[in-house]
Amino acid sequence: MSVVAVPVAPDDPYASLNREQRAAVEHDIGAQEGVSRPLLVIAGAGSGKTSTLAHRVARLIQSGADPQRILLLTFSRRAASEMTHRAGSVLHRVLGLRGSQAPTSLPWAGTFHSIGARLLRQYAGRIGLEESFTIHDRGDSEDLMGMVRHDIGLTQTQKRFPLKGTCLSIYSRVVNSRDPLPLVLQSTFPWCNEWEEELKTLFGAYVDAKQEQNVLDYDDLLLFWSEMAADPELGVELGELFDHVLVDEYQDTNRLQAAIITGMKPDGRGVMVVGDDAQSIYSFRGATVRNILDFPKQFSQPAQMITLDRNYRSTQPILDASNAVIDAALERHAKNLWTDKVSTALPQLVLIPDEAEQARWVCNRILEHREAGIALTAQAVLFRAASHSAALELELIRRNIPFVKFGGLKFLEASHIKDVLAVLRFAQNPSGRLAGFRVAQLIPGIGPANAAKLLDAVGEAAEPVLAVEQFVAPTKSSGDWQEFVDLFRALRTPGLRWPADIELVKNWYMPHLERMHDDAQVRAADVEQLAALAGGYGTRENFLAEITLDPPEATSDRAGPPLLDEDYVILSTIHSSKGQEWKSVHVLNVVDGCIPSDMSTGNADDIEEERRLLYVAMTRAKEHLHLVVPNRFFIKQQAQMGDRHVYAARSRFISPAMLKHFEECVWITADTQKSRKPMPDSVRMLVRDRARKAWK
DNA sequence: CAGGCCCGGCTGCCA
DNA sequence: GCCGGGCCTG
Repeated sequence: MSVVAVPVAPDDPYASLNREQRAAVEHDIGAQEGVSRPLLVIAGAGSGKTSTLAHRVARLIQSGADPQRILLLTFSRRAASEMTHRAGSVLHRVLGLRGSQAPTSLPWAGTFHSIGARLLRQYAGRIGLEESFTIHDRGDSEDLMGMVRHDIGLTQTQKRFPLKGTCLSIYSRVVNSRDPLPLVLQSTFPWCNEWEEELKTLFGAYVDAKQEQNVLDYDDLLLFWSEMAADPELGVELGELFDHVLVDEYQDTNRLQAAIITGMKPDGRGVMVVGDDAQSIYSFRGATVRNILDFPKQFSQPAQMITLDRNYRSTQPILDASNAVIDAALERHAKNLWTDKVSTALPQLVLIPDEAEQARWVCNRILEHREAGIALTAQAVLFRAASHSAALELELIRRNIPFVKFGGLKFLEASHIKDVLAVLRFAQNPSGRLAGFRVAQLIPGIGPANAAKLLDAVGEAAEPVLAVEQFVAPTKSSGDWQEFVDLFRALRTPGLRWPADIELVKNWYMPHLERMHDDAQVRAADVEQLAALAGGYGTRENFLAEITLDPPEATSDRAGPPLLDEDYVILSTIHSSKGQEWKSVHVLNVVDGCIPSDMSTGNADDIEEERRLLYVAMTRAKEHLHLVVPNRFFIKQQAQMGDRHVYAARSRFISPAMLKHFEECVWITADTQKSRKPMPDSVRMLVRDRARKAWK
């Protein structure tokens, strides 16, 4: 391996790095045989983590590493592409390339799941998988679990058996944590303890069903990969594909993911992981901070450790408040963020009567910031659960303020999207019963019984098209059936060029859509959008995998995606805000019951995670941070009691001792429910009289 | 056997 | 508010 000697350019792209960042970037560069020791980088919020990783990648390539042999595992595809882009621009500067030259591509940058899917496809033949396997999303997996649960008679039990969603959560937890079922039940699902035997049977049958049907669920992508990595022969082979393995957001990986890394690189050579234990917010998915804590002694040689604690994002008052919140955590790496960005403005803690007022207050504030020169895209509103923004969305629409919402999106859950994807999946993999079952029942006159017959016939046949053609459908569905047969034959014809498939499916599906739904027009627009998206993928197989692993993540208000040059506010769940930053950040519903969520107050670990969630939300802010505390908080659709509201208290994570870090604001209004006129512009501190005047 | 209707239970974050 | 199961009709 040759080391390219590069003269330091006048605009040294590494000059902007601080000492610690530089140490991480230069770690074991030029080491013997070009292999470096394992490295753990603890990177606090806003400490330039992405930049450091990108510079590291660039530095590796600059010193001779082959970009094809760098594995870069990120949390989202968005993060992967940003990293690729930034590494590319550093390289351009280092190597003095022209802007017109092709950017460096990192073919192995992506999420664990998408890289897993690619590797499994590549190795399918060697591990007993059919290469045409399709991937089940969460909803599909639940449905299959439900079918299996029904088939083995667990719906007929005397006492209520856990729902399909709960069953899948338990199964997923067992797989991802690598803990035995009894332990998972005891620690996380104690109310299901009595069903241990039945669950074991169910999970066995579920795994059988997946294998028979040639489908994988999300967990399988990691599970099969880790099994490959654990195999003495395959593991070595996999490990030798890559000289460098870099993992971002390591605090949010689970045991299975850690096993993949150690399986591929048992001696830790070339492995670098980056994370922050204070930002671990995915334990509900089996992520464990232990991965970070145990990393240093995971390999045959001890890992180096570097801490980045200089914050480049936020002002000191915002950091002070954030540090105070996380300081109260029970257990964490001692690390206090610091910055030289001074400011006298304290973060605001805003007391508000109710959620409707909260929505108006936030809108006022957003417009004020915009007047002060902060673009809407530099402002975000964050919340614990996707539904918490409902009132705000209405208010934004009422005032013509464009927005884009991240997180909580149910694109893949809309029945018409599921229908279209099911047709494509069934064509891709006719053994997948779930897709076939759904598709068959779209045809009028075909219900569960006939659909099952069809699938049995397809399953036994050597040639699926033949089986479909020979199937005798009920007389009343003959016309519709024939149309489907033609479609299926066309979709299975080898010469078909993607995305021609989706056009065929669309034309076939539209009449059915109109027959089934009153709001067919709205749904048709979604189908059109899906079809438009399809062109961006090379093959049907690729499209199906990618759309399942990385569905469109943002929605705007009905009208479709906003134009690129348009200004819009960001609405996001706190989870989806990870890694992002904005000049101004509003956090909604900073009340007990929301943060922490009243579903998470069961045990101490859950509450600690909620605390980190608030910390993550607060550290997204660069200049302005507003925590909004509505006094009355609606809880909708409560069982038994119907809608009701509770008088909520300020989140327990903002203790009285921390109040000194905030500017407390009180927003009092009278008769707010009766008036719908616009709010006054300045809302810093209003008394009753002034508020009343504003309505007239 | 298909499909419409009613009732009852549940209801977060996500690849 | 949505899904699933049970019941009824064509």
